[in-house]
Amino acid sequence: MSELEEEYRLDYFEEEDFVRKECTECGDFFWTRDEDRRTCGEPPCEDYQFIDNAGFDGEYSLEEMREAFLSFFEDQDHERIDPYPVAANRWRDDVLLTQASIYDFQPLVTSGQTPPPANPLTISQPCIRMQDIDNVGKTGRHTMAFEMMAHHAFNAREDLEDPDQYAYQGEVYWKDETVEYCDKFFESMGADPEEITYIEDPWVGGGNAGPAIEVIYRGAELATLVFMSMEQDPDGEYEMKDGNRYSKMDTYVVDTGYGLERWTWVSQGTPTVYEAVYPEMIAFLKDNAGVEHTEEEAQLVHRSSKLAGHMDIDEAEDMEAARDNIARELDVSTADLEALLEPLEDIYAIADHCRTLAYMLGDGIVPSNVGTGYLARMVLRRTKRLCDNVGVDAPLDELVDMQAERLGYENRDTVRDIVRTEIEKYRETLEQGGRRVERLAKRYAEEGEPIPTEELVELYDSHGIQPDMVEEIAADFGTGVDVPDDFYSLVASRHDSGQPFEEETEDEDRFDDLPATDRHYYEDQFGTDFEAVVLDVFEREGEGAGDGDASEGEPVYDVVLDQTMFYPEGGGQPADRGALTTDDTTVQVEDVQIRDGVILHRTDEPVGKGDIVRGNIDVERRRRLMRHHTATHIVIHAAREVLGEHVRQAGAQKGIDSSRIDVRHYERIDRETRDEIERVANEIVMENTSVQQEWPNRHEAEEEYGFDLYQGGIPAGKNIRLIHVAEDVQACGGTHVRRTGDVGTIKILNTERVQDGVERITFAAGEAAVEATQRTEAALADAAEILDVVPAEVPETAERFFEEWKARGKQIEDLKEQLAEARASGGAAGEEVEVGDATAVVQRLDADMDELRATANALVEEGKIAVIGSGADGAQFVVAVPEGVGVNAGEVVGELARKVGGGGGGPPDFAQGGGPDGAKLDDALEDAPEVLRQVRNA
RNA sequence: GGGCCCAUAGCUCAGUGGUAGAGUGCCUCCUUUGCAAGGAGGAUGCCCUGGGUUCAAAUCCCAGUGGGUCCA
Repeated sequence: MSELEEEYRLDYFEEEDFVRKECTECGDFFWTRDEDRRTCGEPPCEDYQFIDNAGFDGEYSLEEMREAFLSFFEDQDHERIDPYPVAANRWRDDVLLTQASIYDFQPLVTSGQTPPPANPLTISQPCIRMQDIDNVGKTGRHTMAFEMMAHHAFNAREDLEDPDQYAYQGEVYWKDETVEYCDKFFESMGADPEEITYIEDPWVGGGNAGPAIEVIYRGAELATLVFMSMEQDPDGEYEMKDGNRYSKMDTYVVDTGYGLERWTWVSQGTPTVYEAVYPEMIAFLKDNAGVEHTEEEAQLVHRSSKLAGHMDIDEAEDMEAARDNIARELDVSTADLEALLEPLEDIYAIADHCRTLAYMLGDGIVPSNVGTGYLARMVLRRTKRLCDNVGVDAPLDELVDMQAERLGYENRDTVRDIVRTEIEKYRETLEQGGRRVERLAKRYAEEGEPIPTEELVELYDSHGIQPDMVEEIAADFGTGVDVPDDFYSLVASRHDSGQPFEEETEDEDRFDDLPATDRHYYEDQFGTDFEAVVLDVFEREGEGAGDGDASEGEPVYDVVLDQTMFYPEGGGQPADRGALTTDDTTVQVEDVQIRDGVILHRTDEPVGKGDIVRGNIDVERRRRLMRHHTATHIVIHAAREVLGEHVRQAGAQKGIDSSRIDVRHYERIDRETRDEIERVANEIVMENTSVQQEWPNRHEAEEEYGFDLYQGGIPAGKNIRLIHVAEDVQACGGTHVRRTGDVGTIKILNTERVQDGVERITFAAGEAAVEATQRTEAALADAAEILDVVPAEVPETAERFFEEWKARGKQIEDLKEQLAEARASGGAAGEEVEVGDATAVVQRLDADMDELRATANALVEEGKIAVIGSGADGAQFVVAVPEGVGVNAGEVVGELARKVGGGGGGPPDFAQGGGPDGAKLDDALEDAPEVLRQVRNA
């Protein structure tokens, strides 16, 4: 079946007397030293062999196993690399979490654009796989958090014409050595070589593919050896199992994965992986939740775990069937077994989830409604529910801290703080949601109906309330709910709006022949004038940027020079403006962009190809941008100092008058905190330390400063540009002032929450800060002048005025009522008419609605029908009728309002209406008695 | 990044274009030895902000602000 069969005929297998066999169960091909072996050894073809029968020469803890692996490969000339964060989006933008060690080196290293930090290397990389979340705790082997131990080698073909096009050259090692290393490592652990099988299992993923080998020992898949060597290619010579065609690449990469938890588990032979990996935490949780077992029960649990381990229950739906089978085999009822196992499953899951949270929060993920923050929130809430469910009453921040401590994080106080804040938020959500459900349940219970599915979806989608919680509360109120099986797909269907399509701006290859422009804005960040040769000019139709001199529709020109000082838009810094001058003409530069190293100066008029031009940059604009750019570094540094180390940039935009940065933080920034950030920022300005740039090797830079360098994105290349501002170091391509003092001053203008967990800080630097302060002061001064007080007294005065204004409103209301009563009892102005047995008062009163209503009410109190008209704003009527009089006020108003070109209505005893035609008001009132009589007779 | 939901008395919330409500808390009085409680009366409000539609907007529409939630 394998088209890649040849790929697996390794010299190493030959030398070591391996034989290739076909599994009698699944038909896969595998390699073994055991002539008599029939199956590939992987469940379900075979059961776990290692439970109660540990596989190595000793028991290893997680830490011991990790060390054993890394030092083994160090002895084999691999360099040990520190693990990367679990938040993979800190160095790549296509994934959220690190799910394998190779993620650390995608896409720049695997494609050969940048060199690996070492070659070959070994690493134990923490990973998180959310897709396993439902299985955690239940199957005995799934964990959401795990470490993937690995050895990697990055190779490039040796027969290339231009080997230097890749960041690494030649072959380090390939398949034979990889299998040999794996074999040797097993040997070093005291495994029996006869029992190891190597299954042929081609690998496909993410546009790449290659032969791969699964390594099975005692029924457990302990390693996967992937030989990434092909890329998707419609004309490729290999067809892989995904149905696509692939061809060989110039680079080929050894990608291995050894599950640390699995190895630890096999070394101990415990029934579940959890007991091998977190024994202390599980003991603590059991004790805390009061889970105790008799000798007999403990035996049952043990045997059940063993059986569960054997079963192929990767899918949650299989769980119930598996549970039934296990119960039958143990000769107990499924219900009894579940009652015994469920608390344990919860405890296992809690331990795993806490480790997941420790990784996520320890690596600086802030809970939020977006991205990795959302995933962290989901895990946290799930963990909290599990704790409540099983009766663990230890605070969650303590549990997470237990794992964080073990994992060696130094920001544990912040992690605990985040957990506490999140738990508090969740508590509020639940409380609010609970009340909402109670109201609903009460309403539906009264109607004797169950809560409909639609409400259930709404509760979950808009309010985060799980259906089981609704079920519980509904039961308390004596009604039910209908939870459909496809509940979550119903929720999903509310979201299936059309995917926003990516706009592919296919850039013509017209720049391909042009050399990369010489950039002089780094070597002299203050240079503003230069000479250059025009290499080419491209005309673009009708793309005049509305903000420049060229109006829309006019043609614009992209001028390419051999060298420039113009800064192209990038890293949140807008492009420079300025002019290009030849002997004949001066053209305005309205925008500057960079494409594959070629800098385009967009101008309103053309210059001649081959001309020599003088360029000069709009100095004022550039200086303001530089101040703001340096200030941005200062502000984020100050924010980290004040808010904590977890603070990270989530976006930034520099400007002329103000700039903004978005930072990840788990709380709102209040005014006091904001003032503190501003104070620290200005302290850095006043220290007036120098601002330095350097171009170190990227891996050395990462080594020294960590991934916090990449606040504003990940640059490509062997060397990266670093900017040092006081103690802050960032990879940055922008232009900066020489010393922090050159920023002048920093004024924070505003903080707002752009998303949950993301705060936007808007600030101004230098002259822009002074201007902003002056604007604020002007507004205050104007307000003070209006109130006729000094500025300091504005708040107090404003409050007093506001209070007085409210009091007067109330007083006016009172007076209107009194006035209305007086009018009604005085019987003065109105014309009284008889309508059947009742008396009606028809009156014109040019006042507002409130007064009309009050007057009408007062007349009704006297037992009279009130018809009041006002010409204060168009024509308005109020008609009120005492109880027991057969006149419908709504109809009367409708009739009257029609006469003034409008409409009206209301209940039969009190109606309002009106129309725009005020001139006809008196006519309408004159007709009122007639209208009253008609309506009465109707 | 996208979708959805919410904003009304100190608090929790009703309110279907037509006179802003309930429960609780608050104030006063009464009953009671005290506590708990009960009875009677009273005050609660820029109905988040700004536009628009309408004779009329707490209510409908748009934008903003603040909060919540689901998904990728």
